[in-house]
Amino acid sequence: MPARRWIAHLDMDAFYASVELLRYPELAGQPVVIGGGRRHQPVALADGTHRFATLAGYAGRGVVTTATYAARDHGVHSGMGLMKAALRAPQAVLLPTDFEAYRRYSRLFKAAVAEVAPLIEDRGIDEIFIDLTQVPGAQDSVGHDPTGGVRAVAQEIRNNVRRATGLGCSIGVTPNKLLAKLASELDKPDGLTVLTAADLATRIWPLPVRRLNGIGPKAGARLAALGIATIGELARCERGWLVGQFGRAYGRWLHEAAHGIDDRPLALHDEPVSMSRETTFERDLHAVRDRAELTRIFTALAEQVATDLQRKGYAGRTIGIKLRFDDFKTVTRDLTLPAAVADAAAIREAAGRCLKRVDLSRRLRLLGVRAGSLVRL
DNA sequence: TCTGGGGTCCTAGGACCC
DNA sequence: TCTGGGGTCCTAGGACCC
Repeated sequence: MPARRWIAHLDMDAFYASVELLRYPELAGQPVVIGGGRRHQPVALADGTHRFATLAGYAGRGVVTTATYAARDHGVHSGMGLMKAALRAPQAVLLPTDFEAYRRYSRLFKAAVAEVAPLIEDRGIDEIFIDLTQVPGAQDSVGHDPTGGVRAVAQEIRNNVRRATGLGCSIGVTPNKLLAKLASELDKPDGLTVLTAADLATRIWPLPVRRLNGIGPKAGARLAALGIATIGELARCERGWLVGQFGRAYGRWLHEAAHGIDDRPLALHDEPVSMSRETTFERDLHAVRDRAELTRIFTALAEQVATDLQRKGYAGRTIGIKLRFDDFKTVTRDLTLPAAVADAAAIREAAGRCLKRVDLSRRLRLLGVRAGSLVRL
């Protein structure tokens, strides 16, 4: 009898906020929002506690990176502008992001998982896919439940993560990545959901189409306009009709996804495709009137990209820039060089040539520099 | 949802080559 | 010189994800 394929998706619960709570336990249960710049550093008081900034009166262009569940109860969610979040939860504590700390905990939780199940696909700082198929015990039945063994393995992973980090996570275990990603969200936070193909109609089909990884705002709106709200409604659409509406590749994918079909293997080793740095200005800048400041920022971005490349041992043959204007229109320009480069001067020079190809009459709100077509040094 | 920063992948046209 | 077809690279934009 062939082994049943078991893929887990593990998602850390409110990751950044939870890391901050380890540092500031007095904030437990309170609405806390992570985001914005450096200016909101807590101040340590003589009695060992801290004075925190709150959202009230926030002025700037920052967005919410993460919010605790208490803050989410006020309608605050990630991606929301901090100005808007301040209107909804002015009393919420505002903390600056500390990626250094989050990366440290990220390494810790991934190592804790690897002790139980070493086949891991990295999906960023706070989530991973794990292949449980060959993990000892995963194929065992418990009583009459054929999923009992894999459930125990997933529980062991959760215990290990908590022991190593003090943090909670949610896990979905299913036959493939697409369903696992969906399943990990079904019982958040601190959830463990195991689904088989037999659960598709009852557990997956009632969900809105937007929950499928790969259906974003645009496709979601188009489906809504066609009267398709749930994954089950999508599953009832004919494949040929979806292809007619959405094109060959995406139409086929929509049909398969709605039926829970996904054969993608885990990407166990991934090479970076590009590295970039970008920044949104505190106020919009004009190419002529703010020339000196723009030049300084542009050069600094090129230097940061060069530092990132060198630190990780890569060089890029395609150098590009990204500009966002005050009307939010975004343009990119890039240039492929005869040979890959990793030094700041070469990147700055190529990026400068890209910049010459852009009409700069509007004011800018964002500038970015990118290196692509990477090669290992 | 007046909207940060770091990514990936796809599409499509034109250049260029065989 | 023309026509035809296919393949790859380059560039720009867009959708989507964390």
